[in-house]
Amino acid sequence: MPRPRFDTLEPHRRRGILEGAAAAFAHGGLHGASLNQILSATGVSKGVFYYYFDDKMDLYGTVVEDAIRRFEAVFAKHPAAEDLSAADYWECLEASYRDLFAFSEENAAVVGLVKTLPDLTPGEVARLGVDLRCLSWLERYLQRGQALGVIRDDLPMDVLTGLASAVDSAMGQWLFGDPGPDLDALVQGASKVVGMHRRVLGADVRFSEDRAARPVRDEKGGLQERCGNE
Amino acid sequence: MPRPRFDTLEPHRRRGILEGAAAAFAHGGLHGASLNQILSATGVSKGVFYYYFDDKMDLYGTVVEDAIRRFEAVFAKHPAAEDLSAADYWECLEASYRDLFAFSEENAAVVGLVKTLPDLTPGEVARLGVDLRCLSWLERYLQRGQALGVIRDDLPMDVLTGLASAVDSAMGQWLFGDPGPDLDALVQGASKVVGMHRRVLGADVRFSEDRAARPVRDEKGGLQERCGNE
Amino acid sequence: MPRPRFDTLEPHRRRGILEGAAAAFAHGGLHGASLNQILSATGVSKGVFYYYFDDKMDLYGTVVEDAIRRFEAVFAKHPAAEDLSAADYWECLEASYRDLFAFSEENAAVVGLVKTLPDLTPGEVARLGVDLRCLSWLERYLQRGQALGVIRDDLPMDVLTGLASAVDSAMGQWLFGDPGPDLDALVQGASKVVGMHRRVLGADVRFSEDRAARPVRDEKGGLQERCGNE
Amino acid sequence: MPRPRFDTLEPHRRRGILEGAAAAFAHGGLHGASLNQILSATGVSKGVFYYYFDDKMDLYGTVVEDAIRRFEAVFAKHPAAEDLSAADYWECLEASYRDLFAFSEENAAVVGLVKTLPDLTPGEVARLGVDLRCLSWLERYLQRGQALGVIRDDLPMDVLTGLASAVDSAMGQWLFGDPGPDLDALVQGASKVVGMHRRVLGADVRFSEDRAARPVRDEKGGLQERCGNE
DNA sequence: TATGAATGAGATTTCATTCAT
DNA sequence: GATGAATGAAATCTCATTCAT
Repeated sequence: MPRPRFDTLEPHRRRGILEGAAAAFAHGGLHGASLNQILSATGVSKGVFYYYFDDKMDLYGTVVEDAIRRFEAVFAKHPAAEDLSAADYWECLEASYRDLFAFSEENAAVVGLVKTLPDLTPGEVARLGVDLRCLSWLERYLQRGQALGVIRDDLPMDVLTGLASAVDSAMGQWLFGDPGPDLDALVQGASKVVGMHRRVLGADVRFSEDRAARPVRDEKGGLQERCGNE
Repeated sequence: MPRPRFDTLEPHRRRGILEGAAAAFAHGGLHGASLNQILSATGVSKGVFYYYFDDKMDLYGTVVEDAIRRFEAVFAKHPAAEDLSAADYWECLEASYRDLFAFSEENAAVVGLVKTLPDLTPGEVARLGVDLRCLSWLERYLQRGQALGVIRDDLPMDVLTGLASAVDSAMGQWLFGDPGPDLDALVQGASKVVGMHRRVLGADVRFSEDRAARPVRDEKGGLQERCGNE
Repeated sequence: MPRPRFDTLEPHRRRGILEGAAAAFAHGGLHGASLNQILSATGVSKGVFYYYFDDKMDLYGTVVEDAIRRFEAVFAKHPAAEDLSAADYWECLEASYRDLFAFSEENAAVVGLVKTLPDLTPGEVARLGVDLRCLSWLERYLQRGQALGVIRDDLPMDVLTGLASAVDSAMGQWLFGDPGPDLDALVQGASKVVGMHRRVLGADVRFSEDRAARPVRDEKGGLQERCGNE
Repeated sequence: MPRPRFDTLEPHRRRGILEGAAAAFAHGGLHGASLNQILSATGVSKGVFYYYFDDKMDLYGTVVEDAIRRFEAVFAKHPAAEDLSAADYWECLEASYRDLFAFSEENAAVVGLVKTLPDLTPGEVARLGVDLRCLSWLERYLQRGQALGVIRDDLPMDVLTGLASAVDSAMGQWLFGDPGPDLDALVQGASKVVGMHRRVLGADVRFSEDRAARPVRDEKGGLQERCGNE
């Protein structure tokens, strides 16, 4: 969507525009950042902006596409989904998340940007011209997991990806607090997130009956009659 | 920030304003609806609006607060958190969700409104003056669950609520498709959502070792060495 | 096209807006006058403008429609086309033109505005939402003239109206010079213009053979062979 | 205001620029085409443009002047005005128009360009620096016609040329419809246009008294009293 | 000569908010 | 209490023109 000349722009400047814009869009999404704010953040003049891009939307799409490409580059270093086995499935996923978290730490703007995607209206998505099933790697992982019998297959795939994303988001807000995690925290975070994925998406989740073993600190009988809709 | 004399308004008019505004805000959030659109939708004149509200933000906060109150009213019919026991915990939660879903079906605008809350910037949230840990009932349920040993206690409470909300949202997008669910779907939906909650939040989740029992359709050895970050 | 509230605006203000805008549009048409110029000319603030009109285009259309109505009002005082006879046809047309010229003198902006209409692109005309066969009175006169045998019928009607307008325009630029004509000039101008119309549109035009009677000051023979495309 | 070194440019390139620009200006005039559109249409870079031209206006003026020269070249093949006689005056004019129409058919852009001239504001015309009494050949013809007693001399020359142009324009819109005329149409068109010129400009126009001969379909007496301004 | 990136004033439009009545 | 006309800052986008290379 951007004018072809943007691609041939001096790489340093190109990166600067993409990152400044990503940072600007990260808070408030497409409509949250005004063009003037973006231009200030990137140090680009108005005329130059419209020399390289059709539109504010065009810039947004370009920045999103770049973010997706960078996300996917993280996973290129890991085994492809079709090379996973049941035995190492969760372990490999955890390794992927470790890298993902390391990447996210260094690219907060990119992460923030991607989180603004759901705010788009369907019409805006259509005009965006970017394949937003962006994290298709996740889908491939899940499909492979289903084939291996590791991932549940009683829910549609888009529900599975939605759940995975939701869990990532909720966990991420916890893991990536203000001070930013150190390496240890990343390692543990990946472990926790994948543990959560396994709970949500795993085919082998069971509920043990050891609840009674734990002492219940507050015990009132006669309550269960009131349950349900009276 | 709170509204001055809006509470003493004739109840019917008050409701009309709140619901019209909720519907207007439901698509696009605080910034998605212009004040003029809202006023048209509610049949309120501009002067009257500024007589009752400080601000567009003030209206939004008022509408959000009302929505939260109505959500919580659904739970008032159910056992209070402190009356739950370990035995009926999940069952009662399921009953609550059934009502919640029924309410949501009839109050799409309210649901839509609440979904726009995450779009607010931190600054806007601060100006909102509403306690957005809105679903405090959920927190009370979870605290009670921890006391009963039913809910995991290895994560901070706000992570637990964040996870619960994330799961609800992901499941909701699936369950509440275009045609809208009938009663049966509501009952099954509540069951599925609570099942998911139990997976995510339950203290008694175990991973069975029966993976090997399922035939793995694609088995390649020697892969685990490539796992991790080489 | 304009918001209904414009019609109920205080007449003096309404007129002021229409005339200021007409004056602004008179030089350069729709695109020649910037909105800021118009607002300065009318003393209207930007916000108020968009309170009364959808668009710059909307204002233009409104002004044009008003101009047309005022033009047609001039002709309302004269016999309707169907009441004309062959005997008084040209005389009545001349009377109409006298009034038209008097009106034009006092409403230069309106005349200037109407002259900008042909600059519109077809797409703009479509969006204008105004019936631009505005001077339909002219068409009615011409049709009546054909029925009476006074107006030639060997050309399509739109060619006839086009010719009439073109002649009016060319004559107008002559008659309405900078000082502005007095009453006598109006009377004579109407006579001249109608004489020109009769030449162009009349059914009874003949070329006399009295040319030879006038002394030709420069006589060279043998030229007619060179005529045509050799 | 004139162009500095454009004249010494390689002829082929020169022609390309002039024709591309003429085509671009033909729709919408000076302001209808943005400089970028013109440059795309001509394949000229921005820097080169400002090397050869002072201004957008300078380009427009250059293109207009070229168009006028090409128009006049058509008439160079015909007898000069001072070689005309009363006997062949109209015939020669008709021959000229035949060529003119043939030229116009092949050079639609030039014709379109010339038609945009009246859209210029007086200030723009002043800055244009081109003698827009462009069709001076027409003036010479008319002056010669007056000397021969063929053209009326009761109107100033600029009115005569204005009338001639207006008639040409009105007739042209009729004659040059979408499919474009074939040779026959050109011949007949020239005859019609010159006939119209003779009506408008001829010194020998008379109105015959044969109106009564044609049956008047609607005869109402007593109307002439209402004529005029009561 | 030639390029095309860069500029910034100015265009149209939106919208929260104020205020006279 | 209630109305809606009025405001103007700020948003997105256009375009003639300049200038370093």
